[in-house]
Amino acid sequence: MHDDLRPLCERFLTAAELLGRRWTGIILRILLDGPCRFGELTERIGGISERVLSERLKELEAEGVIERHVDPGPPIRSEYRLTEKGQAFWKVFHELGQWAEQWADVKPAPKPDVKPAAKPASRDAKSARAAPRKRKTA
Amino acid sequence: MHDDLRPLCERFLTAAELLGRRWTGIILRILLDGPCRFGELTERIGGISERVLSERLKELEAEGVIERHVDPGPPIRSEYRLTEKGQAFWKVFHELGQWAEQWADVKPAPKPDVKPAAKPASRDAKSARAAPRKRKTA
DNA sequence: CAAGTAACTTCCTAAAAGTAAGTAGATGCC
DNA sequence: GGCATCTACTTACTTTTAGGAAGTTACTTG
Repeated sequence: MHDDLRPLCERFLTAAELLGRRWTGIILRILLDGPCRFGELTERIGGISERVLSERLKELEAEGVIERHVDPGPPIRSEYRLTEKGQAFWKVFHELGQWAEQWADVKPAPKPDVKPAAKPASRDAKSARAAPRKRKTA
Repeated sequence: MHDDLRPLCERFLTAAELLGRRWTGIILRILLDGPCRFGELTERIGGISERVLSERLKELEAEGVIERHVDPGPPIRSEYRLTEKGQAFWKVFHELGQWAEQWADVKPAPKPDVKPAAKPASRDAKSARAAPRKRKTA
């Protein structure tokens, strides 16, 4: 099908877990546009709590993906920026952006046979799931 | 810096949220290797609970990224496979794999001035964080 | 010196994820 | 025929993680 992405190895799992934590993707995406301060990140992300932002930033720093710089110019500000390791995510986000442009949120697929009106209840949700083996064998 | 990924738009957020849920990345990555049944997924993912796997699969199905097929050949099995929308994630995972190969889990960066032995405590953790503005002005 | 700001942290509640056991249909074994 | 087994989930309950709001520290400004 597409044969150059086989290794479901530990490294990949690490990467997937990193991106699999809520907000990390958006944080990295914003930092790819350039360094950003705490408050600025809070605003630009929109919806994240300061508690969690602080947590995520510390995690990302511990993982060596971002760095924290304190600029002591009298107004004193701290800012977060990507390390080389973080910058290397660029391509991932580029491809994710491409995917998003083509597929995100628009109608499920070019050949939808289910009506794309209501997203949930893709199969009764309640009834047909626990007992899907309806076949009475004949 | 790299200028073709500006739109931090809604579509991108959708995509980031999709990948930002725990396990979705790994699930999609496995399905990129081909269709898979429930139990098989449980095993190959390793560590996910059936409750959450079931939940994730339903979410992904509702988002049109995967499809569920029930094969009623007497041993009866259901299998999950990517839709076209899901297949389109291939490039994202390819890049993520590349990143992982080069950066994941190996030493933080080519220029570490902090000893790379212990990951946590990147700055005392407790003491220096709440009061980072140490400058006595003069 | 009171008020304001930036960057966090602490506390307390709400929403996910983990654990384990249960359900439902179809066999297989004796 | 009855019981154990398998697959694919669901339900009930606990733990972890996220959210909301207010507090803290070091300054700056009026």
